[in-house]
This record gives sequence, structure tokens and C-alpha cells, in this order.
Amino acid sequence: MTQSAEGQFRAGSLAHRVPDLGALELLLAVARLGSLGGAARELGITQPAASSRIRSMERQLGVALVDRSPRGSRLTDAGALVTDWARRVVEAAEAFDVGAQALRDRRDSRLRVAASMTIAEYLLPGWLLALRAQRPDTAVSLLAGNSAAVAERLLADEADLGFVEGVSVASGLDSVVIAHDNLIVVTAPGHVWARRRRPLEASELAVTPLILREKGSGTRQVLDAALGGLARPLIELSSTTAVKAAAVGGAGPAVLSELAVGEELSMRRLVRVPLADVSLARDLRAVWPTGHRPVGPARDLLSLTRG
Amino acid sequence: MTQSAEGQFRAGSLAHRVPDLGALELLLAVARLGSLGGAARELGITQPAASSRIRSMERQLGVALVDRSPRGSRLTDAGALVTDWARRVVEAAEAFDVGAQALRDRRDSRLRVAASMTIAEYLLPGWLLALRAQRPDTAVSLLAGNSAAVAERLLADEADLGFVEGVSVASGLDSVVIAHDNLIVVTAPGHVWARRRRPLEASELAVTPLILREKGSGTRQVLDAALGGLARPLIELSSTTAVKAAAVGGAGPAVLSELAVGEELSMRRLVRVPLADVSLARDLRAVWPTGHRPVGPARDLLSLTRG
DNA sequence: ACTGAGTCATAAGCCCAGTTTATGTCGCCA
DNA sequence: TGGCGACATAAACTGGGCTTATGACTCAGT
Repeated sequence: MTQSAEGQFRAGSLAHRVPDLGALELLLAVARLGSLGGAARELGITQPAASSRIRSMERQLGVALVDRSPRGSRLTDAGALVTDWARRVVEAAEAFDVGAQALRDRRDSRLRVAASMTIAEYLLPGWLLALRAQRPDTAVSLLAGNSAAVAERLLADEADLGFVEGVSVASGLDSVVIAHDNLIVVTAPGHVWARRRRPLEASELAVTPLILREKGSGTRQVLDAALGGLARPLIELSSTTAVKAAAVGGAGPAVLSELAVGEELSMRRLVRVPLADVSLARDLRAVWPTGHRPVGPARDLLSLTRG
Repeated sequence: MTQSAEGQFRAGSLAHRVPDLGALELLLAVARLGSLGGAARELGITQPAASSRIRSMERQLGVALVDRSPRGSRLTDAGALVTDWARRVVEAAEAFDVGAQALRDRRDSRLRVAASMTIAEYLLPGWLLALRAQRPDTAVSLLAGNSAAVAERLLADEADLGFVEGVSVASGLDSVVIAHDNLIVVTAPGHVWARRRRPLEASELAVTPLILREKGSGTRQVLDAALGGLARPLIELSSTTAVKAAAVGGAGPAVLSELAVGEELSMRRLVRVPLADVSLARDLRAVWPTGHRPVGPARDLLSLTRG
């Protein structure tokens, strides 16, 4: 009531402006099947429910999404676009789902995975989706922790397969490199360095206060090693997420895993600063107890992760 | 009842296993603020509502997410992981939101954008989010179509700024290259080419039946030009999405924009096949009517898109 | 100790979005 | 012209999520 201007923001957060997951799924089904009734059947609801749901989604968005005809329904142009955006939301939700299922401590798990935080956050959900696609019955449980914790679980036979980032591997474990990760320097688009063309020298990086993870973290170790000394922290934060948030907010340049900032880079919330002579690469490895070469589900997962 | 085995899939689609957007937003707020009540305040609901919502989310996922104490609430380890996955869902929803708002035909728009499909699908939501971050009041409207339609809108003064992919620019329009896009060859992980080390030669690509967009599409034109002849279609489909789906399903190798398959590559639903001597690059350009150099909101958006 | 301000939990009642069942309308095809 | 499929409409039910009101607990300051 006492509200200002065009109430397009204030009025309820995201959840009120974006259709819920069920509606988005329904839209995808309509797009795929070309029929409201068919989509309804697939989702196990009745046709009027689907009809009304699509209708209310159109009302909510203020855009016609599907062309109804007595012979079926096709997406409008706008509908096609919306559907593509919806697909990305649903895919993120699928990753969430498969991750959350693995997180639940299930006794009956046939595959117990232990992974470092970065890998569990950014890579594992994708792998688990792929695994589920080809072996739908494999129940997976996930335990996330640092490298030491992963090693511990494997050696105690509380996990079948582990994933760690970093240079060294604990004794008693075999490993194979499955991917490479680069640490990169990023800033908010407004920062001076964002417009910079000339690559950054190590010396320059070493004397600039940076937004960093806490001392002892994997990324910090790699950075210190590469700089041949200690990086100067502007702030120290205890999670990748917090570092990202600070960088996006314009607090300064940050050093982060490429994996962590893919989204932010493509949305231009962050900009990558070119690096000259510094190599901030690190290996991502799958690990398992020496001798216990992965078999069965563990082997399946492992083979998915190798490029 | 008559259901088989561990009912972890059957039982309701995604929407029933994944908390709704409101709950995920709430979780992010709790993570950021360290307090249920604080998060509730921020979202404009009462503390008991937040409390109960988090609780039911924990019940739904079967995992404890937050440690409550009389001094506040902190995420558990599992909660931190879940929150990170939740953030990705919410970010996708934000992109959906800003896109959908622009799609709505608003007379009062201060910035009217026309964009080709690929750009509207994959890049524009990110740009609009960035734009909203720095100019919250700019109302944007979006019109998606092919290059010709974009040109038409601009010349009819029905759009202020356009974005197109492709080589040529219609006469009467000025343009600037804002990014580059590569077409790449992808297959399902099971395909022979997925394990291939030796890069693919143009000659080889030319004789292999491929999953392609329809003739006349931008990607098809670039491909034909690069092969110095015509690509052989295995199937022709009318949307990027359909091509992706076919490729993921293992129908064969496909040629697609790098932009379209980022997600699929990182989730290993698709694998990139290395190319030897073929260059499938194309420019992405911002365009505007000759002489009407972008000013105001259009200039703001344009400057966001340039790397 | 006591009080006050912060936290979260519990209980009871309200409300609306989304659902189902039942029916109506329209177009196409045999 | 009947019949089938697809979508729309109407009315009644249900439940999840909300609010208000209250209670229990911890900490800090007096």
C-alpha cells in the first residue's frame, strides 16, 4: 500500500515471482509431449490440475506460454525461451536432489563416497546424476570433509572411494588424477583490475591485499607455494562462498578455484584477471586404499569422472 | 503400495523431494545471518514460520541442517553443503526471474532489447542480473528472434539495442564484437569419439552423419562454411535443446555452441571431441541503428557485456 | 541472584493454492 | 453424425504454511 514506484521488486521475494518447481517441471513436460493432458499423466496429476497450473503460471509471469488447440498444445516463442530458463532451474534442482539423497546417511548404500568440500560442492552432484542415469539402482552415500578426513574414512573402510584436491596423497592410498583445477584471480567488474589488459605478475599479486580463504586451506597453500612466500590477506574467510560474496560485493581481488566461479564469470558478476607467470594449477584425484582397486559401483563412478 | 524396491525415485517427482524456492531462500538467509529469527525478519515472515519451515526441510531431506542454540543458529557441515547446492538453484531461479520480467511486454520499459535465441537463452539473463545489480530501476523488455528480426526491430525503432551471433550484420546497423562463441563437437560419454585422443579432421567430420539444427540456422551456416561444403545430417532438429537431448541420449555426435553445453560438459552428460583443423568460431555482436550510438541504459548494458 | 534481551520451540487456528471429480465445449476424423 | 481427444470450467476438499500467543533456555549486565 504505502509502497513506492512499480512494485516489481519489493513484492515478495523470488518464491513469489518464480513458479515453483512443480510448475516448471510441468512446463518442461508440456514442451516435450506437446499436450497438457499428456504432461499431466506423466506427472501423475489430472488434466484440469495441469491446465490450471499452466494458466496460473502464465498469469504470474504475464506472458502466454503455450498455444492451446483442440489438437494439442505448443509453446509460444516466449514459452520456448521461458522453458529453456526453467530447464536450468530444474537441472540445478536435480543436482540438489541427488546430492541431498547421498548426504542422507543410508545404511544400505552400495557406494560410499568421501570427498573434499570443493569437489563435493561443484563436481560430485554432476557425477552422481550421470551415475544414476546409467546405474539407477546404485544407492550412494556421501561424506564431505578435508583431505585428511577423506583418507581416514577410506583407511577405516568407511568409504569405498574418495576424491581430494591437492598435491600430496596420504600413505596407504592409491590415486589417479581425474582432472585439473586452476586457481584464478577475480574481481568485481567495477575494480581497476577488471579492465586490465596486461597480465598480472606474481610479484604484483604478492604485494596486493587479497580476499582469501583461511590459512591452512587447500587454495591458500597452493597460492603461498606459487608466490614463493606468503600472500597478503585483505580479509580471511572460512568458506569459498564467503570469499565469492566478498569479491562480488567489490571488497577487492580474490583468489578462487575456477570451479567455484564459473557461474559468476559467465554472468559477469566477477571478472577474471589474467595472470602472467604464476601457475596456480592443482590436481584433482580419486583415491582408494592401496590394493583395493575400485570395483563395482566405485569403478562405475570412477570411470565417469575421467576425461 | 504395489511399489517396487526402495521407493526413493517413484515417490513424487523432484518437487516433492526438493524443498521449494522459498525454503531454499530461507536457508540461504539463515546461513548468511546466523539466526532463524533474523532470516525470518529479512524475508518478511515470522520467526515460528521460519523455524517450522527449516524443520520440515530437515525432515524432508533426512539431514540436520542447522545447529540451534540460544545464541543463534549455525549450519552443520551437511547444511553448508546443502546450502551451496541450494544457492545454485536460487541463482538459476534469479536468472529465470529477471528473464521472465524482461519478456513481459512492458510499455514503460526504459530499455528495449532484441536478441537472437542463443544469446537470449544463455547470456542475457546473466547480463540483466548484473545490470539490475548496478541500476536497479532500469525496466528492461526483451524480444527474442533471429538476426533478421533483431535488425528489423532496431530499424523500426522498436528496440534500443540488439544482440546477434553470426558473421554478417544487416546494413543500417553499427555493431561491436562483444564475445566469441565456438561451435564444438560433442557426444554422449558412451560414444566411441568420447574416448578419442587424436583430434578430429574436417574431412572426417564432413562424412560423419551428425545431429544438427535445421538448415538455415546460424550454427548450421557456420558449420557448412567451415567444412567447405555441406555437413551430413543424421537428424535435423529445430531447437538447440532438442539437439542436446538427442546427443545426451546417445543418438550420435552433435555440433553445438559452447554456450549451450557448458552445464552438460561439467556434468559429463556430454563429452567434447577435440577438433584439429576446423575453426568453428563465430562472433557475438551488439548492434544498433547507425548513428544511434547507445546511451543511457543501453550504454550501461553494453558496457557490461564487453570483456 | 535477578532482570532483560536475545534465541528457538510449541500450540491452536486461519487461509488459500492446488487438487480431484464431474461436466461442458470445440475440432477433427471415420 | 457419432465418437474421440484435447482443453476449459465449476464446486468441493485438503493440507501446507502462515500468524498470534506463549513458553523455555542462555547470556550479559547490574
